[in-house]
Amino acid sequence: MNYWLVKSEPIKYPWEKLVQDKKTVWDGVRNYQARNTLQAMKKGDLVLYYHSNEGLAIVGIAKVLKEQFPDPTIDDPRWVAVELGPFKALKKPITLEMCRNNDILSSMGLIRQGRLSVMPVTPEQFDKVLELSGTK
DNA sequence: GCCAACGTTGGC
DNA sequence: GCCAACGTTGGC
Repeated sequence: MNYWLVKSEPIKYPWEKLVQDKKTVWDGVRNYQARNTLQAMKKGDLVLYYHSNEGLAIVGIAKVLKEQFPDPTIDDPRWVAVELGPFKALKKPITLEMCRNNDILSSMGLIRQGRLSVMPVTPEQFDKVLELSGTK
């Protein structure tokens, strides 16, 4: 099992909407690094769900429902999408600031590469997020 | 709303 | 293949 993190602006698609919808197509990614990460996602992998711009916190855990397929929003085979569903909400959000101040979490792409919207997370980092949020 | 970071584009 | 210009993202 692998772990990942995706960013979403709450104005566009908040965690609560994912919970309501039960599933969503994660499309529109137009960055090769993020695309490569999408392609590596396997069904059943868990994905930390981060709210950017507003909230600035990891608020939930999503699950990969469907592995990569061509992005339906563009007629270009270079870009792919996956399907995500809600897995579990965090009891307490883990803010960007908490990540920055934590030895294990500060090495995440979230901190080091601010503009990346899809990135891998190590099992250690994933565990730490659950532990700090009281979700474990 | 500003600005830093950084990826992409296009001229040479 | 380099690099300047430009666009986008996202924190503040």
